[in-house]
Amino acid sequence: MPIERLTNQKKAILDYLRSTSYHPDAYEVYEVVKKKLPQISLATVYRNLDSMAQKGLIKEIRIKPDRFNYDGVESKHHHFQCTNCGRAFNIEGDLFLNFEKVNESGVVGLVEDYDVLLRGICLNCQRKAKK
Amino acid sequence: MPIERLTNQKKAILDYLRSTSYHPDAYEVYEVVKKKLPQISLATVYRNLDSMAQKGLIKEIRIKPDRFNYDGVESKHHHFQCTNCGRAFNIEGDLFLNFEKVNESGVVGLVEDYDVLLRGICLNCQRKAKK
DNA sequence: ATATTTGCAAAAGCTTTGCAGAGCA
DNA sequence: TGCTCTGCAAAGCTTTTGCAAATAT
Repeated sequence: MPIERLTNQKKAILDYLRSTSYHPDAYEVYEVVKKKLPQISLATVYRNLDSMAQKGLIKEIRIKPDRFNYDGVESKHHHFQCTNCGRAFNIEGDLFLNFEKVNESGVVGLVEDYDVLLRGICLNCQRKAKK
Repeated sequence: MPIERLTNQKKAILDYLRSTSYHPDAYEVYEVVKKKLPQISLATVYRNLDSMAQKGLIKEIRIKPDRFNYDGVESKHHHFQCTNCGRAFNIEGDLFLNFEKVNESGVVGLVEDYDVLLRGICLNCQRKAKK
């Protein structure tokens, strides 16, 4: 892995991801960053998203089934995805998993981390349904 | 959506997925099913995996980052993925999340389901590391 | 100065789709 | 028999890669 060099492109990408709890895909990041840096290429966005994810600066999550979505929120959180509108919301904080069952399973050596994806109907969609 | 018709191809695909807790990708399903039905095409495998997933007969999960993996185990379970070898194991049963935090988030209307992905070092890899 | 990073374009790889023929009900 | 499903091939899309020029340190 090559040595790190801080470029405007990297700054712009990370700034955007830190500033939003929307979970854009690579192309959406490209479109936003392009406003500041009109000459940036999609390949650069992909390359930097990939390296940032490897360093743990951001996370790759799956919202749309056929591509990566990126999450730059630094605090620990999980996700709730609305099965109606498809949007993914952050659930701040830990969810305090009950590990007893996990250890009973016998396949786990050492759990270092976990992600939870909740699914259901978000408040927005519930409100609309009641009208 | 067209009416369902049970073909040998569908049977073979579902039989295979029901019989294993390995989580094959589409091509791996194709290779296995091809042994019984040598003339089957990869497109048919994709089409049927997709329709079965939509019907809830199987689940699409993400193990390898760049493709779908398929899970045909019917009982409720979650997944543990080894960060060393990449294999995904099933954790049978529910994990009884503490939902208090979830309701505090303010975005959740009704949680219908959730999936947990645990990450860590599996027993196999732990054993190898100790040698 | 010089090694990393970028932009461009092309390639790669997974998945989907159009269509004619095959096969289930 | 009628309509769905399959197989084949080609297309579609996201993501990766090669390379020369640009840039950070």
